[in-house]
Amino acid sequence: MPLRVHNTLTRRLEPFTPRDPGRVTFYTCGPTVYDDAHVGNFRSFLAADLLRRVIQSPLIALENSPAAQNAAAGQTHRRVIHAMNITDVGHMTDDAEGGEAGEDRMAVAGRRLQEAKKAGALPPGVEIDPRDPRAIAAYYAQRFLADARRLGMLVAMDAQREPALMPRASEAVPGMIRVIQRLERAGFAYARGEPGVRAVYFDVQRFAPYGVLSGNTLEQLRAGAGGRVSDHNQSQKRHPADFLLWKEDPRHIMRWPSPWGEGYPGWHIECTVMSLTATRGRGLDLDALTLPGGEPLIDVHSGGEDNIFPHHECELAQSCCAFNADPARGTFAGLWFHPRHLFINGQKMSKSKGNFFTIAQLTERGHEPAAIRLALIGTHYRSNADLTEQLVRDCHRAVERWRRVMDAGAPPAGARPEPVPTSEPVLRAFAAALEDDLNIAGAIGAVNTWVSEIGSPTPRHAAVLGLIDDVLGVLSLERPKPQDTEIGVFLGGLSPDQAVIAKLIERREARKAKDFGRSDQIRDQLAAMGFNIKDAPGGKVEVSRRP
RNA sequence: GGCCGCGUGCCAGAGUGGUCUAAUGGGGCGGAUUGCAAAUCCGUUUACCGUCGGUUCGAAUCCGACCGCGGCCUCCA
Repeated sequence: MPLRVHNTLTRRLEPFTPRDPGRVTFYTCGPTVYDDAHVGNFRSFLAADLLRRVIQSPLIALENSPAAQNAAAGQTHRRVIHAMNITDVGHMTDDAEGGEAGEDRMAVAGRRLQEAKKAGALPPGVEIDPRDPRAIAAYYAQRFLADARRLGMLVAMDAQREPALMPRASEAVPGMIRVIQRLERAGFAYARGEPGVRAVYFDVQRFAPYGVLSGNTLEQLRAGAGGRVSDHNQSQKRHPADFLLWKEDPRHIMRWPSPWGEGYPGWHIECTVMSLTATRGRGLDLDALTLPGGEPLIDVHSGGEDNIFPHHECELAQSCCAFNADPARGTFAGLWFHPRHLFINGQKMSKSKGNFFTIAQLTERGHEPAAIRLALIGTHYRSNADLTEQLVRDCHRAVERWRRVMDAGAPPAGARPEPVPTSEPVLRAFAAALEDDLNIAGAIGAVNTWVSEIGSPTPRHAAVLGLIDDVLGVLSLERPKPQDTEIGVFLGGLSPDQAVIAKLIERREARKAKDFGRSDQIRDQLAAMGFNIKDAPGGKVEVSRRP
């Protein structure tokens, strides 16, 4: 059965049919970089990464592109042009209708960094001018990319070769201005206000399907709009749901010249521009691009569920109006893909609760990237996954179990990966589950059943698992290197600790003397210090962090 | 109020008309191994699938009602 995925736009499971299966275009709404990303951000980015890996896997059939007959690990069956933006401009602290009020988040971030700097809380070696918004953005972007690569997000790896795949909003402003002008010329946008405080709005009433994506109607939005937007701004709009495309503000922390004065772009226009420039290549002319038949401009558009409204609704509206000969026939993206939010220990994550983790925090607690990735992709993307440390630990054990197959069956170094028929039963079961709206639990279940039936792993087993892991993306991640000392092997990124080593030596002496009471006492002491130990063959002791 | 979804064993979570006397992982229990642990391996335990009714030869799976729970619509992926 070819790949079917739930489309937010139609609220149905649909066969995924890219316009050109040899060149699938995929755009993910990426992070804002005025703070560190948290595990919830990564859950939704990793769901997109999983979909991308599924689409390009030789195991997977599409409606208009069959699976491969034979495949080897590391081979890509379809080319996916996956782009993800980095938003470094345009988000305000309040006002739902497009950044007309409130403080710029980058300014808030600057203040926070300033305080951290004063308190000496910045990581060592970090030199950053908290008054420079671009420096702040660059700082957090680089931290985001490091985590993204650690977790095997292919888009972040691609971007190392091809930076255009992860464009910065601040660098796309000229393109945004051109699209706004185009919308204005065609009568979909209008300017209001005196010079100095001008604003350009999108006219939602000119786009009849406005609301298709989120299920809203203009009537409902009119009812709900009260109280969120300043009366002054609201009164100058033609409709309360009209959203901002450009805001003139000569005093703003980040501003660009424009036909409507110096200012900054609205929230939604950046993705209209970057999704096209990043996936369509250099030859794209934003002034000339016109689609006669309403065909999608990109094959997949993803983002967290909170993006559905207003962000993607507005993006769809302005994109269709800008580029489609008949806007009402357009959908902008063929597949709108929205993973649900992540919970932490059964609780909704939110800034106000302050209950979010960063990847670094999980790593410090002794969890390795492979386990974190598996935990984050392991729940169906349209369920509210719940992240617990127990889950990450379970995932770690699964990863270790799979590694034994991979390691024991690894072909000699330098050997080419062995191609295997994709009709292999476990591969068929694995692919069939994923083809059914990314049924990851079913897919992992199939892998586990197969793994538990393997007696002694062979290179062929490893080759099969390699194909599976091209999709899951956990075994290829870097593992923390064990640090070896004469007595202890420090696992999970731990550095040898003198106090621990002293305890281990003492314990070895006690065991030599058959003083097992003392030996167990020392183990308890180490546990109290936060370390688990395990006796390994050869007299060494493996030391890991107690999670 | 609008849109969407869920209710399966101790827990998480697959299964969407017959092979379900219901995957998989965790937990529990028993055993092997270990000085003891941990890890690993072997075995084993637990579900009439929210309630009621309907369709059907046949339903966890389709339909209806009811009860319960949740998500998004607001900063936030």
